[in-house]
Amino acid sequence: MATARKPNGQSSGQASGTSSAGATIYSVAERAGVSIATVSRVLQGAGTVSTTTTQKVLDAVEQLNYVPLGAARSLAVRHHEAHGLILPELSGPYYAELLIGFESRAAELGQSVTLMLTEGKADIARAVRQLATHVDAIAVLGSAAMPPAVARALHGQKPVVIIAGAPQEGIESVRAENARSAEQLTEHVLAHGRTRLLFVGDPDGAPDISERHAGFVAAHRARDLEPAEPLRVAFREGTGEAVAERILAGELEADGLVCANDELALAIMSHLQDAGRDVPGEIAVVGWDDVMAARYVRPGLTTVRQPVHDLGVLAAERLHQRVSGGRPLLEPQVLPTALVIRGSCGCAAP
Amino acid sequence: MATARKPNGQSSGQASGTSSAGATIYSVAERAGVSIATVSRVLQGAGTVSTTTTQKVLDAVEQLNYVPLGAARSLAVRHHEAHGLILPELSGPYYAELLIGFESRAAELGQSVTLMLTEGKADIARAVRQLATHVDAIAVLGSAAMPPAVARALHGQKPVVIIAGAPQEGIESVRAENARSAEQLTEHVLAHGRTRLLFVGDPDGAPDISERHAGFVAAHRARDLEPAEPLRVAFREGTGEAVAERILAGELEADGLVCANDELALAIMSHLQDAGRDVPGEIAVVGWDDVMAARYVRPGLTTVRQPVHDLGVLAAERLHQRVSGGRPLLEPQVLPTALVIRGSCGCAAP
DNA sequence: CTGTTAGCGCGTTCAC
DNA sequence: GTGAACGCGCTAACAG
Repeated sequence: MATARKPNGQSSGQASGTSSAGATIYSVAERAGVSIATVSRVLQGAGTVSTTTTQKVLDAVEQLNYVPLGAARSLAVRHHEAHGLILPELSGPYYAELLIGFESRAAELGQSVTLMLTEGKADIARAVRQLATHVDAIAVLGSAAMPPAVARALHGQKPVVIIAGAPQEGIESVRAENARSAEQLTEHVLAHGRTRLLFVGDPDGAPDISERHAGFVAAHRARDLEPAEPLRVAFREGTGEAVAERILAGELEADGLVCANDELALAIMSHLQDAGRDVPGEIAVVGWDDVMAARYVRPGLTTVRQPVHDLGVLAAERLHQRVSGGRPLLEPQVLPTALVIRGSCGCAAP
Repeated sequence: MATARKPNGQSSGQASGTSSAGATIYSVAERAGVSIATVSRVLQGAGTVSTTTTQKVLDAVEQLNYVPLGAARSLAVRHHEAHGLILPELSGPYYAELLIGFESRAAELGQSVTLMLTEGKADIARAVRQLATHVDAIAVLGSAAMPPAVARALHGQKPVVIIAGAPQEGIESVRAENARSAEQLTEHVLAHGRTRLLFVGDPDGAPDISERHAGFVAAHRARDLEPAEPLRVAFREGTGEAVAERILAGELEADGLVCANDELALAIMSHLQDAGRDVPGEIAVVGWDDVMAARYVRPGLTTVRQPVHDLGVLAAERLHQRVSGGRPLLEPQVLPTALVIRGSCGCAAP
């Protein structure tokens, strides 16, 4: 009855009963007195195995503390059961929330997620190729994270979905609505009687920002107002302070600031307040993202909440669909956003 | 000269020159007119291959857009070149920062990272086993994330390191210093003349909190003061409000709050302020973690900054050491923390 | 219900 | 400098 084994090594003579560093399906089979096929069956839940045999196998697994080798399984089934997620960085709640959504949905679908952060990587293209090696499909946040060349290379090899990035060729993309919300937000500030609004953020920096700026412009046009040129600044904390300084110095004139994100808005607002300026009295400030701090500062920051979590969920879902043979969606998937009115725009709210 | 091939399928007749969905090392070899051994050599940079041959291979790789199958390589080399990271959740900057440190160091070491979030998972043990299948080693944040039973099972199979969690048996652990910093922080508030301090957080909730509470107690003892019983609350936003309400109602009496983390401190502080209380005039509030909001609120939140990023780096490093055959460290690795004094403790700072 | 056997794609000795 | 052949551990037909 002893089952024959092909592979090498640790046959019977392996020390005591419990624990063996590299237990394989062969050792388990031997221990249980069955064939590897049977072991595989009970572990995969496929086929039918008698209760007694099942128990014997389970016991052997337990005793040997058997951990299947994922690589071997992946090779046999011909897919990794893993999704790759490429994020530019991980600061602030935006990326984290997206990651949470992505991971949770992926897990539900039985896929593990391999994360890669591009920030700080010397050779991103190399890292992406390395990632592609271990996963079935890849989601990238913001096109900037993945050089178009790499994207093109991957595309066709593995399913790719771009999250909140510039659409490329026939690559799928999912994103949040920006233009219309930005228009509403701007109109809201305008409706408070403000007339000299400034858009703080670089429209050329990311498609998201570009759309928000477009909304900013549209709101002005609707009132026959001429929008000022955007204040093209990057997203670092220091820049917020710098903008505030320029306003305090009278270099910049405005009675309302529409910032491309909350970090920027928060930094500017607190700096202005420290200098004795009244927000929103003298100048209204609104942001984008609804980060935690937005509801703790006073006045509360009026902003726009994005369905970031759902964006992650959607990305994971699309990837899984594609891996399962689904066709790529031609149209970008767009999720709705929501205005969050607090006090910094001039409303009575705290 | 045509090389023979073992595996199936797509031999010569495969459509046009470029792109083939599932290029393998065989197709590349065939295309380059060499053996798979040679292809492997140039791709791994091992052995010596003539310049011309190397170029032929590289060209073939390029044309076929060849992406090696990680699973096959892993199976052959017998390791995944991936580290697992288990986090309870991903809210706030703490986990994100840790993840960044872990990922960046892992990447430097040529390891990809597979992330798993326990929150929301029905069967954590199952998820952990699944993860173990695809990685060489695992880091867990907080023992709560991984049932001791699972930890024990994994331990011995794969290297495991616990981050900021209760040490277990012979499992390695890395963490930040807590007790002494908490004592200093508490003493600082005490030095402001406060005498009725309250520790907000559940010492039994996590070893980190337990140590901070120990420091809180130690600071009192050093002044021959009797510390009040800790206010055992969980870490949700709602609880902060609840605590504030109890203080406002006079149910709780205190002139200083030492909170187990910033989220809690922030929520309490803003709620108190909204109700007209003077912070720190009537009551001082300090936190732990130094989240972004801590420097934007007024008064700025006095707190303790942890070397979270470095904790992640260290964990990744230890894992790699272990995978490379290094011995486990017996002593827990402890990284230093730093007090961040702002205004909420009673200091003049903004 | 269970065992045999043939790959999955790649790294890696050995010969040449 | 290069190729042939074997094995990594597991799944999936195919027999019985």
